[in-house]
Amino acid sequence: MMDGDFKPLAKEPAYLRVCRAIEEKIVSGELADGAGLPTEADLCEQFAVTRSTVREGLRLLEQTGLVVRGPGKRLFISHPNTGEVAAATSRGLSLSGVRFREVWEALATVYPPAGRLAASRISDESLDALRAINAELAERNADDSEGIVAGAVGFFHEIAIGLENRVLLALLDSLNLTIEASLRRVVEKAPSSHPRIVEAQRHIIKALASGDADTAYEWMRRHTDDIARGCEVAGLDLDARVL
Amino acid sequence: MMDGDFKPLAKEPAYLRVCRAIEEKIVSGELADGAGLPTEADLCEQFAVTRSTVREGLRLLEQTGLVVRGPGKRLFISHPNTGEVAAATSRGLSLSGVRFREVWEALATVYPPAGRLAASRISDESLDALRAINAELAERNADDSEGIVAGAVGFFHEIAIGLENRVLLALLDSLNLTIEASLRRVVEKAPSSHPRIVEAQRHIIKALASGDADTAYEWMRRHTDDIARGCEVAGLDLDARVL
DNA sequence: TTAGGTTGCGTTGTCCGACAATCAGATTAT
DNA sequence: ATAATCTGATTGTCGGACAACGCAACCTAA
Repeated sequence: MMDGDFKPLAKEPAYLRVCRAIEEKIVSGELADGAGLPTEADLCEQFAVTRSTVREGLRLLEQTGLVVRGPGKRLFISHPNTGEVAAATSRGLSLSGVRFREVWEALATVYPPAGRLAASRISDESLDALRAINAELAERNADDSEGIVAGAVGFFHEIAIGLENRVLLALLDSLNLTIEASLRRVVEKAPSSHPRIVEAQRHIIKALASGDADTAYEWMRRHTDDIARGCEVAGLDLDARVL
Repeated sequence: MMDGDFKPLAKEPAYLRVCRAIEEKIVSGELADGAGLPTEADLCEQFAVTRSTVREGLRLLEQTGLVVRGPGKRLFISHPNTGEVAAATSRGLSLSGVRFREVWEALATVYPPAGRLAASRISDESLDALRAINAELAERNADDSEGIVAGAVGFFHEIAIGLENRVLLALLDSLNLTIEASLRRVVEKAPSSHPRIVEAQRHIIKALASGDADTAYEWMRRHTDDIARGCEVAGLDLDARVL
């Protein structure tokens, strides 16, 4: 029976090695952002595998956002910006079947402290952007649920930007995208939340403008609580999947 | 000039359609968690494409964590993917060249409120896990920086689990992975932080066990502040890239 | 000369067929 | 019954082939 059994020798499939090899070059900066990837035929030659194998490896990278499909065909390197990272995160979350309760709770947990932090550093440009969002939202018709959702999420997004912290931006934005799906369901069934959202945003903006961290925290808390409560008003089961 | 220009007609590649079709069946629950995926040959037949195309689509799914490779070969459905999601997020963050300041600030912003929330719901199992981590960390030698980092990050991770909220878990875990790289640099240069970390963990555990939200919040705040301060003690430039 | 269309080439998307390695279950020998 | 073995099914990889499409250079007509 064929003795001489050595270690398993980590025989990972070739398409995985291709994926990791390219990923490694991207992470190490050897392949600059925006540069075009070699053609599939080139990669075949370099890795000494067939095109099918190279392509499977490329598909893996594609999903992570490290490479993107150009307008034409060729693949380009893309150091994922926070937006793409956030999108990947939120997609994973929604696919895992999270429930409304989890989304609202996350919102209420992280945004009030974020508001407090924002009060100490938000720029005038961000404040103007927030005011613009608020003004536009105030003009919306109560039955324009899509617009209301966009205004509410856009407000959160702009605050995340105002923190001038890419780590927090990535975390909050992935939460924002997740919220978007949930919030749509709520706003459709509870249009009455519209004026409350507008008012809360006004108070938050005012607090941020005057650098009043505690007030910003407090109104952000009311705001997030209010959104969560809208779920009950809308008659949605908090334990239902957002999907 | 060939008139009659209709809509773009969304001609997305077949391997993408395969990916989405399977993804759809997974999220809709039609393919239950833990179940085995049909064989590639079956999928070929169902989608009326060749195996190469099916395989490319499967690779896309593979990276998202929606399907995993069993010990053997066959692919299995897997819903809980917060780990994969978090890994992708943190890798994206490190690629974008975040700085120590951003990481510590994110830590100090989100974990104290997470601690407050945890005090109201953490399970006895999670508490035991936290105590085990703390005990093990206390035994570590001061020069075992790798072990200290593992203990510190593991503590945060266990608290994230204790929140019983997958959205927060995904957010906090991606932060945890990002912290890990930063913390390693700090602990190596500032071994004096070891006993302080152990002590803070003890206080946090005690507060969580007694359901004292405010104390949990306060000690978590001290803990995160302390870690951030370690950066200065270690002589690291807060504005240096973590990478 | 320049605007506009045409032509080729390179690259990607998809298909086909084939084979070795390997895992799982059925079969056989002890 | 248990262990060793065989067999079929399934995946990983290969090689080649072709159509569709983008891009760029080229050519033609005003």
